[in-house]
Amino acid sequence: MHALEMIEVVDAAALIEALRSAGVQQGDQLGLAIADGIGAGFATDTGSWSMSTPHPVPVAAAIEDAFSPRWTWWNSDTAAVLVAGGVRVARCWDVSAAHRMLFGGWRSEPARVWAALNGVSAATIPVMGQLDLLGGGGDDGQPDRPGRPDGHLRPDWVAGGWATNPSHLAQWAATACRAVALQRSVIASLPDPARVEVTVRSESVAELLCAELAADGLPIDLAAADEIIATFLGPRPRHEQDAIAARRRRDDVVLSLPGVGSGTDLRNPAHVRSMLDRVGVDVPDTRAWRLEPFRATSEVVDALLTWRKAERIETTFGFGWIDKHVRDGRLRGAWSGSDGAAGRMTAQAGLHNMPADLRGAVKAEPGHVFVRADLGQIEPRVLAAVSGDAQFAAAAAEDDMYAPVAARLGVDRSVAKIAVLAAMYGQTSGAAGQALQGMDNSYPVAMQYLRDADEQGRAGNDVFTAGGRRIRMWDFGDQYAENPSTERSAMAARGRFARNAVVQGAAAELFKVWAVTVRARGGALGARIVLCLHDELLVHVPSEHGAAAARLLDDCLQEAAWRHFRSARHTAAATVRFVADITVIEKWSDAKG
DNA sequence: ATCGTAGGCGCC
DNA sequence: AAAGGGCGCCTACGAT
Repeated sequence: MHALEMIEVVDAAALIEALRSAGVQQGDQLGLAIADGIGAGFATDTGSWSMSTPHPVPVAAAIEDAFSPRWTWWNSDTAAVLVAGGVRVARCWDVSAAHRMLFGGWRSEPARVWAALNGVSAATIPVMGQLDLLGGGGDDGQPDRPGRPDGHLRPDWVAGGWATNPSHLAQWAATACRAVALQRSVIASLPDPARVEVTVRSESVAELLCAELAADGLPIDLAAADEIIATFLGPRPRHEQDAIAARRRRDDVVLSLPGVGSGTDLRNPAHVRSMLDRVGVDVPDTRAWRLEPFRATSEVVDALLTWRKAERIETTFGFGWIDKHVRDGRLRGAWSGSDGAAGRMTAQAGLHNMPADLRGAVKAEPGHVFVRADLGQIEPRVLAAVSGDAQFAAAAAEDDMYAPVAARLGVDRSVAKIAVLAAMYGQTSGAAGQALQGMDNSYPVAMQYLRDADEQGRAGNDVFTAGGRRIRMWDFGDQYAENPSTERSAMAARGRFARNAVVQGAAAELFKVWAVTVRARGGALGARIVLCLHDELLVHVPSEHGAAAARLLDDCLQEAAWRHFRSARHTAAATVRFVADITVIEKWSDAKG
């Protein structure tokens, strides 16, 4: 083991300086350890050091692990501070991310985490300024200790008291380490602890990746962006008056059509609906998919849908969007490692819902290329793996999984695809209904896996992804619960949600293992992930390493699949084939061809 | 003024 | 008989 230097205070600037002066490079493996749960010590192969300064961040100590020592912290705020300072550590245990996995839901601040680990209700978490005026025996512990006898953290510590002096910092760090120990004991009580712990680790590093994505941003060619936007809105307006005039011109195209009426507010769905009624188009709502059939026969509908498209660009993905989120040629937004539902990554600033039309503006910087890789048919393959359905897993041997499914069901490929998706989404109507019977006969194990999740969801019970994420059901479907007559709808909604979540969530887990593997292995090539899109990675890499990075992405996928599914209960899971479409490109829009 | 909801639409 | 999952972000609107 490495040399160990005890420290009392850890702060970002000093940490970064210390890491640099110790010769640590970005991506280096940092060997870390904790001594006696008090204070934090760390070292690298190149030397050890200590530090002390007044500006703290919630860096906890590190846990000792013979195979993979890693940083430990309460949440990714710490990672963000380190990344901002140019330091990227290899591994971490993110207490917040682990909490969301083990307990479900989205909220995971220290007070909530600590309460859960101590078996006390989050509803009783004390708040700042709450005084026990009635003298009812409120024992809030000792001011110089973060924990209270009742299992809660002291609110003054949570609100910033942890950072007031070196002793508090050390205790706060030690408390994070204690939280990890408690989380690991929770994990140890689960059916497959090794599996869950591995997932917690990849989910933790995914948070680290999120901090890096937020800092790095997505390369954007500003001129190209303006050009594309202009095809919808006209040239970039010079002033506010310009913008207003352009907007009026767009509105007038629709408003001047016969029967529309200049008083119609195109941005008010109720107005639009009655206007459509006047021109002979009777629809329950004005969604695009509902209006599309009328497009060929109604000039008004056609103009309205064209207007809607431009309006979407104007309001959400237009010049204002570029101006707000692009700096130094990079589009930046906040990232979250897992949503509150099934655990997919989320991103703000439009990074996850940028219209396909604008992808031509996503352009590699000079001397660089993108390597884009998207997983093929990830959800059915994951279903095969997590359910252990040998027949379904065998279908995954093909590049196109739907072909053998179609052959087995005796239906067209398009019907087979609909049937598979319908089973995973909980849809049983229409054309899918027929083929679903065939699915039940041909792939009973996979279908039973989905049915089990559905039944648990209907009953209001939590379900779990293969990696061990708890999917909370109790706060889902409330919108129906008020009315007893819609309880059936609520149950059905929970069933569909649960059915989909066990697949979508497991896919998200595999995706993140893949992503963090690419992150770990890509450093030597100068490869940086710049976008994660549920089943797609966009990697920015020096041009001369494009081909090598493409190979790396596939290698990492195979490694990720092996890591994630090797300990599965069913041997079938380990044999499921995962495929990625990988291309080296200069613009994101070059991808599909 | 600020907030939450609904309708709507973008992506997977 | 019918029953499609997730997210972010925009506008209008009603409630506070």
